Amino acid sequence: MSKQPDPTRRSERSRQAILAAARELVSEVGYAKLTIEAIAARAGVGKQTIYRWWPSKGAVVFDSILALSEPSADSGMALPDTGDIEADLKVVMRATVAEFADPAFEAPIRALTTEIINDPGLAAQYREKLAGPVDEAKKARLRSAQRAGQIAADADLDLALELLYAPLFQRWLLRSGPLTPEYADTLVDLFLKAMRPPLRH
Amino acid sequence: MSKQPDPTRRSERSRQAILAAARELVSEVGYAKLTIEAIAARAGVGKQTIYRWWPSKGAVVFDSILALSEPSADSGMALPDTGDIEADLKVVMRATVAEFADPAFEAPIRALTTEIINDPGLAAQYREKLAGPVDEAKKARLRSAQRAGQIAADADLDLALELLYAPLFQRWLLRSGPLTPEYADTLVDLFLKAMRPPLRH
Amino acid sequence: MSKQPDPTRRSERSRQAILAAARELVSEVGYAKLTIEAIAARAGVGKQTIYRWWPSKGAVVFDSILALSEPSADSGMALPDTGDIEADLKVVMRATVAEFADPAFEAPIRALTTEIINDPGLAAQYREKLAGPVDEAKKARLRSAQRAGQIAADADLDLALELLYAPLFQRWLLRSGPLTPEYADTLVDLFLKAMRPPLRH
Amino acid sequence: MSKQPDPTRRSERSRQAILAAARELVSEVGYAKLTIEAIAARAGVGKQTIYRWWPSKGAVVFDSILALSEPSADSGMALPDTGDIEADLKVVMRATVAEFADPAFEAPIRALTTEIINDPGLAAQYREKLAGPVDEAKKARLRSAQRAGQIAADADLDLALELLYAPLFQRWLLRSGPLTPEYADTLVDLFLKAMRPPLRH
DNA sequence: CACTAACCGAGACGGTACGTCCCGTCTTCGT
DNA sequence: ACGAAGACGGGACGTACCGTCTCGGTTAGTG
Repeated sequence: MSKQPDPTRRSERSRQAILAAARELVSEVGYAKLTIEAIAARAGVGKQTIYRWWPSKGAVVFDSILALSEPSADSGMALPDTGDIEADLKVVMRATVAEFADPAFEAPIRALTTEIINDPGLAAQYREKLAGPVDEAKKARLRSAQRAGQIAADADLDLALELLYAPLFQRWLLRSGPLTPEYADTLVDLFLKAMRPPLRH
Repeated sequence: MSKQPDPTRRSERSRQAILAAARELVSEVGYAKLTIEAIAARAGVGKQTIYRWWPSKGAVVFDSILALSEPSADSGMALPDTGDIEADLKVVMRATVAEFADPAFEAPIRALTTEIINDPGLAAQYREKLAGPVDEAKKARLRSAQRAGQIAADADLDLALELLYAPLFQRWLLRSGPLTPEYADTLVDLFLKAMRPPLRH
Repeated sequence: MSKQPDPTRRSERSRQAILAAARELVSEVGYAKLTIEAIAARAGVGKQTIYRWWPSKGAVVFDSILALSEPSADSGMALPDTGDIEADLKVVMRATVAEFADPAFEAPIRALTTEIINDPGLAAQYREKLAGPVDEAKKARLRSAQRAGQIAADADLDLALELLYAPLFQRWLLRSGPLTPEYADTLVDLFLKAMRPPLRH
Repeated sequence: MSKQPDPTRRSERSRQAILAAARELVSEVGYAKLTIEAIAARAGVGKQTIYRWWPSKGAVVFDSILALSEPSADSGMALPDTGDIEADLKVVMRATVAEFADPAFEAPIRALTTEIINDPGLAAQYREKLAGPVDEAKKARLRSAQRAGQIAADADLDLALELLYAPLFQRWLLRSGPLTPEYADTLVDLFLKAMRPPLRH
């Protein structure tokens, strides 16, 4: 029977200030050195106001990143579909490479990933709120390619996404190699070779 | 000009006690709640003895895992080579799946990965000391398959390893799906399809 | 521009617990072995609560002794005045001798003195808060004696107090000789001889 | 049956270096912040060499001050005796005032006093080695004055020294007033008044 | 239109851990 | 064998944050 705060009373001004402060501080000092006290101070907010609405530091950071992505999530979120799956995937993969190289994205995403690894709850939220919609858009494009006979009709699309993106993600996460547009292209080529439909005689 | 301790005077007894304590505590309380003080107390050691030889909590944990792997690293570290690359890879991949499922391995590896993500220095050490030897063994097996004409002779083997392992690693790291022997097999199948040498007429 | 804590929010309960713990611990282990950590633990208080309100160990001990004296300071604080300055001073000096011999007083006062010697700031506080009122009372009695023609009318009373008390204080502080009632009497006799008014014809 | 070090093997060079380092450091950082490690480092000596020959920090500092006084202690150590006790004492007292005002003397003496207060063993050593000879010289001068009928023949000379010096010492120790040549003179005047022999008719 | 309940900023509180300093002991090596 | 060097187990330091807990002071919505 614990006391739940009343969301209708919540100060939107404070919420925005907290998320903005969290975003800034993650970029400035990194996730590990980020503290609730610093967020509260930067946001001009009492600590209690943070503890009232978020259960953990990770949750705040997660929301702060989520808040960035939401506006674009409302809009279409569809991948290009020119009919040429290879060209379309290369465009998308090269864009992903560019995103990972952008320092403004890198710090928060790395922070978020760190937290997700050790918090299954956040991981679930991540898949639902952030990865989910994006993955759906990607799978929609692959389904279109299946219909066009460009990739195997019976392919497991979740697995397909892993095959395509996991090498890129791992190389970035562990810094185990350079992320270049050529690398993106090569991954697409290998992916298509693996997913190619069986030959008809 | 800074003062470095003299490694020849180092107490091997203390070193072992610290690494053992770190290993135990990571399993017991998890990496995030692991503290230097707890390691020192468990090891019966002064905190300064830890700070003297390791720059960070991450470095201690890294060494504690490294110490586990070293004995086996001395021995052969060769993968099975029956001539059947598909069968051999499936054995290895299934073993990897099993390893990731073992809670005794999972906790420290997850801890290590967390640390590696945010510490490029540790990441480099990881690649050199832990991943390196293993990857070399795997690439040796793939080279053997190249000689046997089972995979493309001009394939980039680092990339090949990423294609084969990254999906598995990512699924485990982000808990984005079940790790089963069948999954391991499927990855091998897709991998071989992608790496297959071009047909000669 | 530095951040001061707000005294109105101060916890009186904690303040009392800290002063009591400090008093007890000085008696138990002595001033040199007294630690802030032990005071905090005994008082059931966070260390920060001590550091927030006191600048040093010495200041805490000082306050803990001050707190003891304050209640009596409110009351009269007047010395006996029977008209016989010799008898009155001997009573007071013998009382001082007895006080110095009481182990319950000795430890904290010795601690306090140690700290005062090396901290001019504390020394000033000591004179204002502790020694000051007592000295005033003593000087009041001497002034009465001046009016009665028992000691020189033009005598410097601060100097007079030094002449009377310093030998006693020094013998106690340096343990350079026994503190007996007879010693007290002798000091009064010498003091009166030195302060006697000049003879009239 | 603990192992005693053999004094014949003792390195005089190290002993001197340690005492010099202690003297310097007391002046530089004060007694409270003085550490054995700093003394050892400054002296270019192992810590064990200090622990082998001295039981405590206080003992080292005591010896370091003692070493300064010893050369002069060997020589005469007699006070001036012009036959005029008042003039002679004023010279000596004014010299003491000047000594206390000298910062080079002040720091170590204050440190020494601090230690003596809390260590009865050191106090005894102090009286024997340092204060003793000086006091003897002073008492010799007073005895001469007794013979000359300038002070009471039956006066307790230890008490006399306290009466004369304690006010000065206390004022310096507690910083309770200015130390001036006039103050020294006044003390001598009062002292002589108190010690004056009884009138003969 | 007062009343009152909630959120809010602020920040003191009991704690835990930090990374550092120094203690006094012990060990190694060089002279 | 002593001395320099310094690693060791240990204890305390003073600081940074944790998450909880009052404090007034707004700020709604209700009676």
